[in-house]
Amino acid sequence: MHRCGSPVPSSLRPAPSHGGGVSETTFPRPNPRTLADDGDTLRFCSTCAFSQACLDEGMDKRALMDLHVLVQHVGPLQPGTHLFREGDPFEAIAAVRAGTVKTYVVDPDGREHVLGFHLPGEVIGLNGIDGDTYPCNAIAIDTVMLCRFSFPKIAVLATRVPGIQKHLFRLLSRDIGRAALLAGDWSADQRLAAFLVGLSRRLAARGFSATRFALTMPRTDIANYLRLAPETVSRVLRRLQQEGVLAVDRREVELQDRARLEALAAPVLRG
Amino acid sequence: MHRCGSPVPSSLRPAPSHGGGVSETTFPRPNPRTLADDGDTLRFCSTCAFSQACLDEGMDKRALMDLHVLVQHVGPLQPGTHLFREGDPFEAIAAVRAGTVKTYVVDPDGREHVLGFHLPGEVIGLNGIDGDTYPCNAIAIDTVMLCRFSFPKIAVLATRVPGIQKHLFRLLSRDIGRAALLAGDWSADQRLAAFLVGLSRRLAARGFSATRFALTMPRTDIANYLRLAPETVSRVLRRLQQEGVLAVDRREVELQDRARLEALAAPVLRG
DNA sequence: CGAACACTTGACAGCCCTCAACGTGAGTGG
DNA sequence: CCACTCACGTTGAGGGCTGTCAAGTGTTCG
Repeated sequence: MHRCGSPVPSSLRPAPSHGGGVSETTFPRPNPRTLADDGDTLRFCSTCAFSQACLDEGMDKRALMDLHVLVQHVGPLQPGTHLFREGDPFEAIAAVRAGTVKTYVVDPDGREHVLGFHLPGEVIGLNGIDGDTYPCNAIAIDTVMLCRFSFPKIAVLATRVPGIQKHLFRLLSRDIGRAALLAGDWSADQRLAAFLVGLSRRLAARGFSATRFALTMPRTDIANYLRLAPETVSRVLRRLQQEGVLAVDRREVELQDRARLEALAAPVLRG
Repeated sequence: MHRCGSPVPSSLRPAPSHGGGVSETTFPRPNPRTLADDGDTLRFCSTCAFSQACLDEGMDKRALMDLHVLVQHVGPLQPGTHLFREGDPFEAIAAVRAGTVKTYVVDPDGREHVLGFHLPGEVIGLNGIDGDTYPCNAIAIDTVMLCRFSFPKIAVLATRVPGIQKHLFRLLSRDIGRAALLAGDWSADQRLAAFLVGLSRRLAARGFSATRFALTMPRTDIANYLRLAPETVSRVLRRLQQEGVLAVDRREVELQDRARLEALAAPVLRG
């Protein structure tokens, strides 16, 4: 339960703007190589968190071009790289394109509280909109690729494109519910089951196996996310394995009795 | 820790539209009497959660009129009245004008989880934006007055008035952070201290005494909000009283050693 | 006055945290 | 190739915080 942020200096803070004329610098500087790889304007980022918004709303070419110009591809970022730190000026949100991002805060006692793990297609930084600085840290757990959106700019775009506005509202609203999920007083088993089931669902929605996947984060991070001691995480995993619910080998997990896991997780995930 | 929603039938569900031609019916029908009491168009609701947005953005008369037409005054609602229930179609958000609103869910085991208490000036229903139904119940704890906003309509207005959009984004973002606050693994003392300090601050911001106020909700609700047993709430309050930190008489509270309370609450409230 | 309810108080137990030690795998340098 | 280091993970023993169960008190209201 004691875990501080990595002492990695990181390449996160302001960097001079490059060719595009952009000046946002909280996130690492966009990679010119990936900036130019968009062959197809209409499907430039099929895994993007906003692509569905575009399709849903029958977004016209002009609006899509606006969004296209707005996005900045960032990365690849090495594990341990901070995307932003608590107190950094809030300027942008970002969609994860590849890898896993961990958001966390460190309390006065030095204990780390993990707010969430963000998989490809998910958006980070939304909790920074209220206030002019990020209220938490964000760090790459493995190799991460991002789509960065200047928030002032996407907000302006949202006034012209209702589909964008609606999508932003939904993303924000969704995070409120997500934050409340694990807030309940659940048992260690329920919390761990909910974590695994949630992970499985999110991975499946992105085309990965729902029954066999790798945990990209160490046990300590899982523990700090679920408000458990790392030892408890270890013990619960062992017991679930003995009961034939799942198989664990280091960071590889296989869900064997999904029904039982779902039953455990149901109260937490609300059905 | 066992507490279900009141069996009160409530007057919440759809009602025929009245004179105004509005058809939103999830919230109780607006009271025609209070609908017409706005003598001053430019300051029709000084305690409204949106009034600051208007002032901040130098909103023009036209925009303010739009907001004025949009708002529906609801109430007074008697204690125990549901504003909406989980599963009701999402159509509107509302700002509390007077009284206290409790939002909660009931899990499969019948345990009630209180998501929050909402004081005058605060907004409820934001977590319903994602999805077409409310994900929780909302009930009046005491006599409640509301300003109701059709969400589709205020969303349209937000595209024309950037100040409204910005304000909505901030309200949503703020709720994400608020939901994460109590999610940590804090001691009963820390949680109760954070609850009292938070309440004190919010009341003070609305012109009430910061050191002496009434708890509008029963111990059970406080317990379900803080994820504690009612007995624990009782015990902690007694101990804090013995230590001279506060004085409690039924639902009346007086904060006597604010420094100590703030110190206890600091890790939870993040400074 | 009696019933219902909110709240309090006490005894006890259980879950999970803490502390400590050990095991394991990856990377490193000899 | 092997010893070493170090981070990560596992396992065991013990204890504390808080939930559960039970009973009692005080207040409100019919």
